[in-house]
Amino acid sequence: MSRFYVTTPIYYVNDVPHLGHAYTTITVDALRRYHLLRGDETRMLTGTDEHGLKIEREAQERGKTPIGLATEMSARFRELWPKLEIVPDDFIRTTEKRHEDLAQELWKTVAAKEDIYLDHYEGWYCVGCEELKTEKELLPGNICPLHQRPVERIKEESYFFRLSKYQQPLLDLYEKHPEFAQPESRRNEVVSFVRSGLRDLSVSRTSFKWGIPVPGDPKHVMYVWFDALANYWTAAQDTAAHKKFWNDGTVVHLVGKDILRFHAVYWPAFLMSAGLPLPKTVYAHGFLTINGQKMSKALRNAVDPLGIARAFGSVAGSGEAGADILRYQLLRAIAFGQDGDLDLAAMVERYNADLGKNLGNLLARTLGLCTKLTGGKRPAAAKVTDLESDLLNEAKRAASRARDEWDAIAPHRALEITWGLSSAANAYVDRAAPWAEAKKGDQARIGTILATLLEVLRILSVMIWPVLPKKSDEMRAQLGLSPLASQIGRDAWPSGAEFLPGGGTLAPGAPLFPTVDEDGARALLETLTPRIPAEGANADAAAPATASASASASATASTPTESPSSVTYDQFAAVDLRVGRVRSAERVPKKDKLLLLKVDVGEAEPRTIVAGLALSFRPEDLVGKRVIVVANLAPRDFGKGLISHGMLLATGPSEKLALATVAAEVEPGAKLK
RNA sequence: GCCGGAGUAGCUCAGAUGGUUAGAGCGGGCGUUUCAUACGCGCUAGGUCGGGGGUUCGAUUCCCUCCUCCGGCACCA
Repeated sequence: MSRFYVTTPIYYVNDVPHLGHAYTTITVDALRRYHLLRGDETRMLTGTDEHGLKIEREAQERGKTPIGLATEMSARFRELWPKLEIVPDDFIRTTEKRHEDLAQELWKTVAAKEDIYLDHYEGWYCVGCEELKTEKELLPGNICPLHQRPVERIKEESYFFRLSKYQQPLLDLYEKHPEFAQPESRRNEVVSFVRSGLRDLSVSRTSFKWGIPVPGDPKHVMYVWFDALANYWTAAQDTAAHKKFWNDGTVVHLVGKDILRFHAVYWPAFLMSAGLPLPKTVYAHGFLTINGQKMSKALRNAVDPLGIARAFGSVAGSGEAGADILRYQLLRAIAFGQDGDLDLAAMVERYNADLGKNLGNLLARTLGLCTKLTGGKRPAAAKVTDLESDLLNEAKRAASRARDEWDAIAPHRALEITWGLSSAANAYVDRAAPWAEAKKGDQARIGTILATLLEVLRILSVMIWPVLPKKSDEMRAQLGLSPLASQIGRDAWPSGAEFLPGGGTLAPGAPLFPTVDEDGARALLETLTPRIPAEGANADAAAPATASASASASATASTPTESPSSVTYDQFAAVDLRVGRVRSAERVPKKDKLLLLKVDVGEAEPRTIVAGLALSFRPEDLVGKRVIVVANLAPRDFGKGLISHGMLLATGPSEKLALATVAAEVEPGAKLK
């Protein structure tokens, strides 16, 4: 028994919740539930990250205040979680006063250690863009590519955190506590990153306002990571009881692999500086694909977690059941820590096999036997034979091994072991053959067999609770047991057989996991198959008009749209767009994406154009193609004498580009207007 | 191109600090029971453990090299 504090990252409010968010949060919730069962004092935190230039801009574009936009988006997350059976103990927003005050306090503490200092970083500033440009973004001669005017060399004032000072302490931490950064392969990356040298970290900005003011210097706001990372600590400072979680508890952060560095390097450095205890473990999980496809905004109907859950639930008897099923699939099918794929067809198969035929049917056949052979009452156990003790030993061993896997944050293994027990129980039914005993009229033997099965089912109902809470309740109701209730200090994880006295009433009900037949599976796959919305069409309107699509509509409405600021006609007319014909194309050595093209645009000599097309086209396929060329774009130097004199218009992701062209047979050089 | 990870049965993956017949689940095939959601149980997969080379008495497991795939980074005006 101990104190367990587990967190998700706080989610940035520029996006609606998708399957990736749900995956992390479901995992954290399952861990939370597991520790509740163990009798631990348990706390789960999630929330939203709401500051930053992106939100400030987006709010402006949409005619909202930053806080208005953030509040609206934050609510999406907060409201989604309970529908997936996720019950956070706290939900923090970085715009809340409790966070802002304490983040400033943390800043002051670190500053008092002289770990924060004021300096400048230099950069190229484009007045038109109102932002700093990196050298790489600029055209030769330090020209802003967007505004075609020279950028200015400016110094922006910034506070810096003395990260370099913590290089050795961090290396010592990884050495002494290898469990701090997990999985191991990721830890190695972190270690080599730190070993390669740490530079001080810029932790404030003056270029935007939407953030937490720096104490004592309000023209600065804290830059993203100082503000965001602090949430884990600020959320646990409101009461003495909560403070104990940080000061005297096991703190575990689950994060995506993309943000491990911030959590395993910057965050412990901040905490070391502030003299605060460090988390025990930062565990990075992998990325999810759906049906083998990367998640993207274009697929957002398909990656809406509630949509998937409800659609699945509806073919499996009730929409409400879907959350449990999705939770099971995500935690069972994906090796935690590795990248994974949510394959919908495989999800149906696994549902039928594991949940329906294995566990669901075990419950149904056991209760059916009780109805027939013991009058629907819970039988008392008499003398157990080797068959029973083998199974009960197996149950004890499975519970113990699954517990170890949960402790190691390996839910996929814990579930594998749990289902191994269910399989063993099915095999036991056949060996013990209570129906054969019934013919012999051996009531005591029947009682023992059925009591053994009921006990194993009870154990299973506990072991599945972290992942399948609703189904656990349902299962227990049929077994005549009350829903699980946790109690601090009482370890409810199964440790061995505890035969209940005979006589209690059993309540067989509807199948726990009704099998999905082929028609159901087909309907489900049709509903959920990712579909790229038609060009220019509203994505929601283009989604298939099915029950689940409409169920998910509320969670996918008004996604931010990109509305480019308008240009005047004169500005537009200044762009020289021409039809060109590709004369030749070849790959550029050592540049995976680039092709070197010679394009005839009606001039004496073909233009040399370097374009990022190599992921989508083979050079030979481009030769002869009619393309649209921006002919008066400033030349761009790619190094080694490679200079591009123009740009081709195209659309799509870089690995699936479509080139713009004209429908009619037009001669090279023709101008577009 | 650089840095990671991975390439094992139809599919998803596990595993061995080098050693008699390389494992699991799902799917497939055969058999079988009848309590159950036509569900369970038993048997069954003849896989060069990505290719090549090396070390060794012996490698799929160690070393080198090559290939392929997946991430990340860079290039992508």
